[in-house]
Amino acid sequence: MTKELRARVGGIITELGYMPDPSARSMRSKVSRLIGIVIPDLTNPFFAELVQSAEQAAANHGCNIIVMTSFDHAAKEADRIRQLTSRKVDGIILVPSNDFHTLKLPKGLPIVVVDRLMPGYSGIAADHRRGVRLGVEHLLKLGHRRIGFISGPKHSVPANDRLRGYLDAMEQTDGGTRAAEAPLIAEAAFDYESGRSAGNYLLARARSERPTAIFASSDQQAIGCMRAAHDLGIPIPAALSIVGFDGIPLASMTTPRLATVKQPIEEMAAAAVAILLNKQTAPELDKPILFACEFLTGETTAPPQPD
Amino acid sequence: MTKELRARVGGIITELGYMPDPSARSMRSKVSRLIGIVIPDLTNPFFAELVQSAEQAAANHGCNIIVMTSFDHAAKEADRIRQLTSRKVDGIILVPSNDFHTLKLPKGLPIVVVDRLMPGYSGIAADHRRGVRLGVEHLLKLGHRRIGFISGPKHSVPANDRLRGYLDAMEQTDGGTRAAEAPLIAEAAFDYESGRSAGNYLLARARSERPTAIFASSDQQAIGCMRAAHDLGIPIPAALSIVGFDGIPLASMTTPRLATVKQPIEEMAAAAVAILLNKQTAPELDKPILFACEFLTGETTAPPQPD
DNA sequence: TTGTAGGCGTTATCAA
DNA sequence: TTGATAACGCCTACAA
Repeated sequence: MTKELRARVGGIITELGYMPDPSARSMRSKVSRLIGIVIPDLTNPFFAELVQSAEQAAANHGCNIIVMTSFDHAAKEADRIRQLTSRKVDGIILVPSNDFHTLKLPKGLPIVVVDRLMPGYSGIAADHRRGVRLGVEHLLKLGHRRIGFISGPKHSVPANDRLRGYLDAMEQTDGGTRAAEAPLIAEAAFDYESGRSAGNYLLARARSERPTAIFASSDQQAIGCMRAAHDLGIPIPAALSIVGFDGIPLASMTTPRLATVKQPIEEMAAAAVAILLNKQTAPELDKPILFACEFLTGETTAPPQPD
Repeated sequence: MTKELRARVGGIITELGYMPDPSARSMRSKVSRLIGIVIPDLTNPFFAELVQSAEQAAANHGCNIIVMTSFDHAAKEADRIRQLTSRKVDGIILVPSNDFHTLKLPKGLPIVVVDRLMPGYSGIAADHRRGVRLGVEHLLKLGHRRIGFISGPKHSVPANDRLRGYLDAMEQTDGGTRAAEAPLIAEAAFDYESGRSAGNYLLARARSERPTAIFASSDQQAIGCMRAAHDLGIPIPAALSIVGFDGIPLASMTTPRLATVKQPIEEMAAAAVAILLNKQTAPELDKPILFACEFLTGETTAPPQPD
């Protein structure tokens, strides 16, 4: 009986188009099946992909995503988090704004901080340090020794991790000798234009002193840097190898195709959602989960030319 | 008494951090203060900006946004719309997927279709036709006569509007004479790579026959076309003027800075939200609201060189 | 003006 | 297992 009845009820439910009311449901069960995500800027392709992946992951768990943009503005961010709290979302995925300082996040509401880790909160990020190291090691293996680095903004946590990855690789001893020469670093914002001027800066020296390869901390920087090299008449990859970081779609559309280190955005988003929904145990507070990056070969790297 | 009491209660409310429960609220009032937005692809900067602007506009009305991506897949799109319906959102902003055909949208739930207009639904879009005309007229005024056009995909509604704008401008009579020569059209997808090959196609002819200017139906196409010109050794804007369409942030970051026709995304998003919340009257079903585009000068246009 | 009761649509809980 | 009932938190309407 149960079986047949069950089927008949199910049939009639769809027939009548009945759908349970989420408000009533959530009022009784204390679960909203809603997840908030607060990011600095949706027009940044990295965050856009993060949101998109989170939406997919959430949908797989029967949840929906409320997006909010903080515009990297701490006050707006605080306001949005308050809104989400009052909405009684089941959890929040937060990429903190850069001028984030002393924001007190509501206790009792699960929060996962992504990408820009913060002490005291469960965090998920790509392993920027090892990721960059992968890319720089690729250049070292090709034979490059004068490898320039375009860094991110000084106070950005991921930027510093990337810088450390570069320094790790540059300092690694190879049979007792240092693998590479002294670091050549240019600090810049993560965007295209900053990458271009950083590239100009690194390349504006005599051929025997200028880097034969440059690692950029973002794909946008790398693309800007390609532009700079091009304008200086430096052929890529013949006279200059370039590697980027992030693995945004644009990277595969440049000419030549940019070699880059890809962050596993989709996996990170899925993990964040799973943690918030208790499908996966949250990382300990100051032990973020780090996701391995992957080096993607492209057409922008080659062995160095002799001076 | 009322006044003082009111103030004191207000004070205590904030002091205790009391916030009304939206579920209970919505259960009684039948209003969820939630708006759904379904777009084909969040990594497309145009849609990302649309979502971001919608979020801002919604926040100004005390509403929040649930985002969903259809990946241009009709089935997924239908599923997402069903989800939003069962969520009892107050309205849906929809950019239909391209393989959209016979989807029946739920009656009784306010829907505004944006950008890719559909007969039978309230629509909002940029006035692509006049926008393109603006850009092409700019080229005509500079003295160009052989103006190429990179079109969008054949079955895309906005692509066809843009094409008509180009034809409008090319056919306009100027003191009795046709202002321009026969149209030179290359069909392409809206992305970078397609723009590049379309550019190659248009520019692969003798100098006296090749266009002195090209209007591209998207900024990404325009950037790809710049690339093609560059690879062919054609200097921009000296030997070739280029104008794009959309006005995405990337357009102002190219070298030289791309001239483009900007869609008023923010205004369109605000209008869509306002209509859904009944702050603005919806357009009649087959009379979409068209928003004027704006021509943004750049460094990619100049008068044509003599042959 | 102030207070109270009822109901929105679920689901948890308790009784049978 | 099944069925009945109460309670979730807010809002509105009506009574005092």
